[in-house]
Amino acid sequence: MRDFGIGQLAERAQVPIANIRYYEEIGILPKAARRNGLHRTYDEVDIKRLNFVRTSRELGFSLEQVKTLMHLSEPQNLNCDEARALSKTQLTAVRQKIKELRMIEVELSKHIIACDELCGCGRSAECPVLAVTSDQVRK
Amino acid sequence: MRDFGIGQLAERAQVPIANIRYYEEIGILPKAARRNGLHRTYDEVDIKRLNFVRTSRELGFSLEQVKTLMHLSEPQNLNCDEARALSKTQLTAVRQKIKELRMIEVELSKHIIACDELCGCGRSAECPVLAVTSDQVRK
DNA sequence: GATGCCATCTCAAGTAACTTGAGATGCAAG
DNA sequence: CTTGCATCTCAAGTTACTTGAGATGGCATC
Repeated sequence: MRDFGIGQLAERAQVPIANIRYYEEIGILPKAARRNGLHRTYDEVDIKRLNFVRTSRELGFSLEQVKTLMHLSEPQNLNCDEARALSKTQLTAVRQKIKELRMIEVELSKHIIACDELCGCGRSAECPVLAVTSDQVRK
Repeated sequence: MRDFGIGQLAERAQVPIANIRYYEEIGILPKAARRNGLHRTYDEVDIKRLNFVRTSRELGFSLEQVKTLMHLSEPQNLNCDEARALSKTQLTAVRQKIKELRMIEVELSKHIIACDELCGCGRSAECPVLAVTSDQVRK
């Protein structure tokens, strides 16, 4: 298990280099050790940690929430209940967002279909896409 | 049809005052006339315009897209085809986002259910919520 | 030894779309 | 005259990056 540089870590955890430095800066990741006091070095554990961050982000958690989750996953703070609660909150938020997007989807579809039927010419003053508020915006 | 202040406009179009000033600043809304060279004044047309902005934003268009849409809705530039194309692009993006969120929903649900079954104690080292990557993050 | 070149470094600024706050001012009511 | 409200401007904060400039270290090459 040799140490490696930030490029390797980025590659292996599928996270851009700039993000890694950013995560370190805001305390999501611990300060990395330096080789020659200059280049950051990492090991296998860092890959797991960073994978955890990436996966959590992909699940929609904010960086603040990720920070909390990482804290809760440390052996001395191990706490599933809180983590599960956080996940449930997140799940609720995701479902809410889906509902909103579905409504948006319906609205957009309606506008587009109406436009297809009404404005063959391409220049109808009653175009339902451009007249979202049922009234043209004119000065 | 009397003129009114920014507070009235905000109220009637359901858009925060700060946003109205921001929209003006970035050119989404025209520079408002001033009473006494100080307070912005608006009329009914401004309400329609701002409603158009708000509705477009609610449909998920970016401010840049809103700017384009407003341009396309001006009588001299009236162009449904472009507007419709923009809407279709937006619809595609919305559907994509819904797909992603549904996958996230499934993942989160799985984790939560697994956690419910596995970690009754609240402190399982194998908690599926905390071990998103199937491995704990430890140092 | 000089010269590239690559990976890395730091620091600063840019992005979207607001949001918040400080401190000043006009105007009307009491 | 003071109080309060609506408004004003300007600056900075928010989230999570992303981009860019300019410096440096180490290694291979000529």
